[in-house]
Amino acid sequence: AVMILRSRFLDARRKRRNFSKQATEVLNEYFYSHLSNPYPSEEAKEELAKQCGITVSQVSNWFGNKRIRYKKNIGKFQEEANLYAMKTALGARQ
Amino acid sequence: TNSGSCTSSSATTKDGNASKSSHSSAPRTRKKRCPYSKFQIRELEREFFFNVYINKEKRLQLSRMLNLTDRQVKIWFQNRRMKEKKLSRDRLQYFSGNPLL
DNA sequence: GTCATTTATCATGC
DNA sequence: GCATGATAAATGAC
Repeated sequence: AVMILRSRFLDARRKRRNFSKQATEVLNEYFYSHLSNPYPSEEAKEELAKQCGITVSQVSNWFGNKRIRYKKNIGKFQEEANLYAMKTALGARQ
Repeated sequence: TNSGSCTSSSATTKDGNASKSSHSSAPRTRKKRCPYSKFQIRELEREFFFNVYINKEKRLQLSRMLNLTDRQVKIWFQNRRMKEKKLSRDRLQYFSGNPLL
């Protein structure tokens, strides 16, 4: 029984599952609205994790990957950046 | 399964000259990350099992045996301790909201 | 020493 | 076939 749970735990760590669309939405909104300093504090990470239904570690992973991949190819994310810039602009208007 | 690229020498070109004088530059190229071999990992893990904190003597000995620098072994143990801590956190969280089906 | 991070690599999803 | 999340070396702040 314990063995089963242990192996299940190990599997759960290695198997990758994409985050939900809503979770990615929340993370991207924060990222692009803090593009000049995309480093959320520990408290902000906890809040994001709560909103997204993921762990704080997963939030850290996401921002780590996002920062490096954005920096490495800004052009590829330009459309996405504009999209979220527009989104936050519209949100702030109401 | 892995050999040929990172093993052996490699490591830095920072030796020799330097120290001071030669002004400016020194953009110190960040050392490229090179995954360790299965053998290296096994030996490091074996030592980690006995001592989470490795002393200087064993560190030098291990580094020679595995053809790694003293610094690399030190860093490996630091990262390994962090990994252990994260594993504990994840375990706790994983089995917490779990009625042990 | 810890610890957040950068970067490359690994493993998987689709 | 790349996109994406997680992990493994390496650096730097403290």
